[in-house]
Amino acid sequence: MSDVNERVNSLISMLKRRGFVYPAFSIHGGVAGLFDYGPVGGRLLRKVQEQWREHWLSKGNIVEIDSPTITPHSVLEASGHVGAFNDHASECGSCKAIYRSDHLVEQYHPNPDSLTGLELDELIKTNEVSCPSCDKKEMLPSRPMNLMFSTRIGATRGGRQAYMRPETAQGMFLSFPMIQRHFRNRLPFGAIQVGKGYRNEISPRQGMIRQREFNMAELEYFIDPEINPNHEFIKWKDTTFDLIPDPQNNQQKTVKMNILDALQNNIVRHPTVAYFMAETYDFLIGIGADPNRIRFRQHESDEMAHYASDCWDLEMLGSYGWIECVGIAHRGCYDLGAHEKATKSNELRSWREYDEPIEVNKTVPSPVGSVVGPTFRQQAASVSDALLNLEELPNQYPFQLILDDGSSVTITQDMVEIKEISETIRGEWFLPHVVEPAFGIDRIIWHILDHGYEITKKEGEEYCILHLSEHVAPYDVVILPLFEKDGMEEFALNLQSEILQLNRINAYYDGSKSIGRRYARADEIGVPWAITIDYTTLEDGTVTIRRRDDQKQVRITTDDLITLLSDNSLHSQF
RNA sequence: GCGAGCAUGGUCUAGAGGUUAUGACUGCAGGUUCCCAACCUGCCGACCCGGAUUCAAUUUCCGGUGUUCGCACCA
Repeated sequence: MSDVNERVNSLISMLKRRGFVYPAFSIHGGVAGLFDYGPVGGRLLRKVQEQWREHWLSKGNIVEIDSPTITPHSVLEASGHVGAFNDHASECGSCKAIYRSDHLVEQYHPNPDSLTGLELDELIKTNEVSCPSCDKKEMLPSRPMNLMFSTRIGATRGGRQAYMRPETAQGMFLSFPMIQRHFRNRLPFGAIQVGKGYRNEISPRQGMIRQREFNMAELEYFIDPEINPNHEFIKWKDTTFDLIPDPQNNQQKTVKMNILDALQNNIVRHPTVAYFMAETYDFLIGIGADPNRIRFRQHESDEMAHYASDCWDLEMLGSYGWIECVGIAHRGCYDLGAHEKATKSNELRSWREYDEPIEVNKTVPSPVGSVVGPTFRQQAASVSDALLNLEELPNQYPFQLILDDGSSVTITQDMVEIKEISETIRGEWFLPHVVEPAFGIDRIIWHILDHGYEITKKEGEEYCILHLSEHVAPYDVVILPLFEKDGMEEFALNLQSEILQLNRINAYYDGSKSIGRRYARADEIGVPWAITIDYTTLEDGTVTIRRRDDQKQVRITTDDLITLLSDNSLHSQF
């Protein structure tokens, strides 16, 4: 077994043993792609999510929403998911290989993705498509592979077709009218949502990396495409990012670049995309990811989802290689446009006021109702409409006017009055564009665990330390009486209750077995601070603070400890 | 979905067609110990599920489920 495998096995085994993450439903045999976060992992998940929320909510123009996971068919049809998730698969009758049906007929149809199963089968048959692997011409009828979990709304017969959401994003798009009202119609603004997403993967692999139900966190940031965004990049002037630009745009290799340079060289194509790339990087570093194991990869033009004009994946390097953990996509106006089209809603647009109002003077024909009415009777309304819609007035009367239904009528001069209209146009309605950073929380958690997991030697024995960031560590401190006697136990328990009163500080007590073993247990689940109560404590009220990452100790009073803990500044003592 | 391997306490593992199923680590209780998985005593705890063969199956066979690895899939 390779070293990498040994390391992964050791880590996975620890995660199960200590209650971080483990396969769900295992006493019933388990289900591939579903996991439990346990007593320790649950807290880690929650803290990562909280850090994520804080990161974006502190920008000021971003709000959080929460929408249902059960989503009606029409929503996902409008968004394109029903089509995109209903790919068809064809199996070779001879060698059993499976291919996406639309890939097989690419050369025979301009847009095979849009075809139904029957149409695909027909194309395969008439063109005698052969199996790419065994070359025989025995493709079996295609079958749909729907990657969305299907369900029905309504307990009785019938009901309405629905799916478990494959992403949280649609909730933000559908709440756009409410979010826009909240921000009093001033772009730019954003909305976030943290929650579960569901994809019925054909074959989940690689542990937490591909799950069927997973934690996502998405941000939709709405902007006016005609206003040049004003982002501050000074913060990252000394930060170098690893970028792999689209090969059609540039060379394939990783380039190390400042984000502003990347933007100015048009490698990153939009300032808001660049801004969110940098912010995303900051977030990950903040929760303890290794900066040297993060890179951005630009989607190639043909890989890019149909709606996106620029898309970057943030990839993290871990035991499974480089894994996509965040996707930052410029989705244009695709989503809002799609829902507008499907619903005819007029609430999905924003108002853009012109710098200068435009005065428009035009000459329009105005139907004279008293003549048109009696002349055309039932047809009068459509005649009036057709007249109003005329691009140009014929300069001779009478003329033939074509109506909507195709018929034509004769218009005489007395039916039309020419009016001079002057109109002031102050602005226009438009579909905002959206930049979407979408985070795979479980993948990120896997990588901070992976990055933080260190196997070292101590006195010749294997020793494991989980270097979790203090911002996400499930426990902040552990309280250890050197021995459970002579009053040390009581002192420790009292100190623990006192610490637990502090906001957001989680402490646990461990009094069993030798002090060394208890340090080891705490190091293994990444507790940053260990507080030890010894005989000196009983004399003068001081305790020792041990720092996980280097095992250094200092002695301070419990009063100082409480102050430093609540300020989150214990580091100042080292 | 296909093919191959694997499936034993919380974790890692040994094992044979046969009566109390190994061992290590962890955990728990006690003892000892003035700060880094020490030591001593004791304890808790397992053969993935279903069917077949057999006097007897955790062990053999078949199916399912899970898992690992390849192929395919991953908007």
